[in-house]
Amino acid sequence: MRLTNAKSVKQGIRAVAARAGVSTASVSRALNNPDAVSPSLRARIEQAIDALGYIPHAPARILSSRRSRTLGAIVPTIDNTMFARGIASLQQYLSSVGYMLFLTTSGYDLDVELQQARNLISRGVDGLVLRGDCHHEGLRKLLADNAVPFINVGIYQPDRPHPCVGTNNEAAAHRAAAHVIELGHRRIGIVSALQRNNDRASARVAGFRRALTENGLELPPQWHVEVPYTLDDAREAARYLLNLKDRPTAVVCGNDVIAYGVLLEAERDGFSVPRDLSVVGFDDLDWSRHLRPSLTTIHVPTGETWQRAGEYLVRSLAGEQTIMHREIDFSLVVRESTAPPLKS
Amino acid sequence: MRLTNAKSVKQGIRAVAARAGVSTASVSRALNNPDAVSPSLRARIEQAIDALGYIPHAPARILSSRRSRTLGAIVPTIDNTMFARGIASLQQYLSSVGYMLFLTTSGYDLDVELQQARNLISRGVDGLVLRGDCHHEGLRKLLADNAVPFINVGIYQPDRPHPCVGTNNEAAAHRAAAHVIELGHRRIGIVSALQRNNDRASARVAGFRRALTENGLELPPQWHVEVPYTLDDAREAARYLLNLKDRPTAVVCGNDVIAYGVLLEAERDGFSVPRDLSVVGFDDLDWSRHLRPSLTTIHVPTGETWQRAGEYLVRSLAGEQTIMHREIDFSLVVRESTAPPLKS
DNA sequence: ACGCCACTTGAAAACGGTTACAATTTAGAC
DNA sequence: GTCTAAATTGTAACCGTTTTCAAGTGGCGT
Repeated sequence: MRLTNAKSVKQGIRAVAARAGVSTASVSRALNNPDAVSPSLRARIEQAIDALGYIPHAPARILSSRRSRTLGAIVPTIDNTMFARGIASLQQYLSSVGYMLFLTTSGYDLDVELQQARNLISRGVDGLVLRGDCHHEGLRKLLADNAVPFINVGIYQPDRPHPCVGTNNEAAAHRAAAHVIELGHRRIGIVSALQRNNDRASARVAGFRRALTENGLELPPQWHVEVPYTLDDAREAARYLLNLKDRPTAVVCGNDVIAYGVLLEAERDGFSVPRDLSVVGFDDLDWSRHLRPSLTTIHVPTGETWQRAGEYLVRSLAGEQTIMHREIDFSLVVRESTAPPLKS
Repeated sequence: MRLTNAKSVKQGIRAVAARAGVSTASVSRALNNPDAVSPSLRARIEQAIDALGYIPHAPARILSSRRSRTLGAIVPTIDNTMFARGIASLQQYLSSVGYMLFLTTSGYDLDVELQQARNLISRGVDGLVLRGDCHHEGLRKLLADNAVPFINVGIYQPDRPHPCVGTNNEAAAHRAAAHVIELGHRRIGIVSALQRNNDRASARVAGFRRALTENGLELPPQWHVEVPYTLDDAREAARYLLNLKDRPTAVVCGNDVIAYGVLLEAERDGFSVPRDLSVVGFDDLDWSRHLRPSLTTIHVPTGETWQRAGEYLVRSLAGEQTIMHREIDFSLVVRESTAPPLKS
């Protein structure tokens, strides 16, 4: 003797359908497009749903609908205030429109970035947020082959065929350098981030240099130093620069963290900022206004930038027409770390 | 006249199988358990795979295998050095063992946290990393109903039935307060984070208070103030405390950001740290050793903590037996911000 | 009354993998 | 050379949704 009752479904949309006495199609519709189902049915279904504590199974939904409502982001590291802030904004925005975010890190390595992209695509992301436009050769092909939309964030390159959103780093850096030049400085040093595989860093250096050149200023090789990512690295570079026999009266920095390093090291070596040395940063992180002296820097709306990146992808996925190249305004914030040079 | 050739599969595991002249089962095996398939077959399959540029479709895999190799994490915010660092470590570890991370934020709101958990479960995560042990009533039920393993990170509560990994906040806070007491301070103020819905903050306050009580010290109500999350909030609180007619000679802080606020405000108001005021932080963020004066604080290995949380979940998911309650050691780092009180 | 249309609803075929089970081959022991 | 066990491979059901298509229902103009 065997039990012959139909296999009773424990969970899932079928269980809901059974309990509400409708078909799975109707449940699905009630969930995805409530208006397509009559109020009475909808009520029955909703009641069944929370009687059962039903939670839809996203992977199945993705498999069947071929849309994951998920974006992937690949950043060099999260452990950096700027990226953390960007990711925070992006995540928050995506969450507000019902999307999820897969977050991965590349550690500034293009091969890893490619691998992570493969990973993300495998997970079924609808789109990808990348940092900058300096990627592995295979990445573009991968994205094209799999028809995955993406956007480069943190840069503005209207001439290139890829979507991007960000500030014009070259112009912003130019503005920063122009500021100290306007103050009267003629001896200006540069401490930049590593330019290799980092188009933002290079664009900023280019902007700095253009400002110098346009004003007929020389940049002796020893006045331009590149540093890795940490505050300690920046301090070391600053120490070198400040101990030069022939040292600059102003230093423009590739980012705020570097500027903090210069500020800290200057203080430690007994230099007074801005009396003995003017310092300009780039990014305007939180600390810049709290430090003593507070830091003159380029303000970049990081949160907005990343949110716009999310908006771009979400909109294009929804089929809306959106602008491919969006420029985000920067501004020079003059604080205490810059002043005219001492008369010598 | 109609084409009668079998429907040719464009992509997916079936395409690979067809090209390699094997069954889909073999391809799946070659992918998931290479040893279960003969070397010759494996070679043919691998060749077909990269000839086709085949990328497995994770959602389908998840649907069919009921394992997502994905963890979810819910943090109050990413936009905070400590969480950013923790998430960074967790993400990196997970990546190294082939897992992915879904990152969401709750904004310190338990309802949001619950909602995000539902979200994450819907996405099919294999486990959840939560912060602290102070959650919405419904969260535990949700996790139990859906048999989702989880771990509370950042706390150490061996008595409770839930897995956790972190430092003993009460003991660490006690150590911090004991330090200034040992230096001779009798007038000690507390600036803590908001205790509501934050068991870490409350544990730290409890530790501070126990140290005071054990040494027969009073804590006048006006010497204990709670502040939200930002540096500005902390500065405001510090300003209040420092302008009291009858003010403490030492302040113990609920975290480093708060301590920074006290430090900055003290300097602004013309107090010299540590001469006029001793300050102790908690967490030992990067800035603590760079600041002038550098900050005496409790060092907490945040990265390790989060990585261990990941390890715990990955291991239990693999069926291994692991310890439920893991304590992470803290240490007091004495720097420049604390000194004996001035003789008055 | 009738035909037509718009609106609801249901049945069943995908979606792209995994895996239990069966079938086949191979190796080893006698 | 035969028999059995082990290793390899294939067949097909299933995972939990969405979605196409067809069927049913009721309202409305004539």
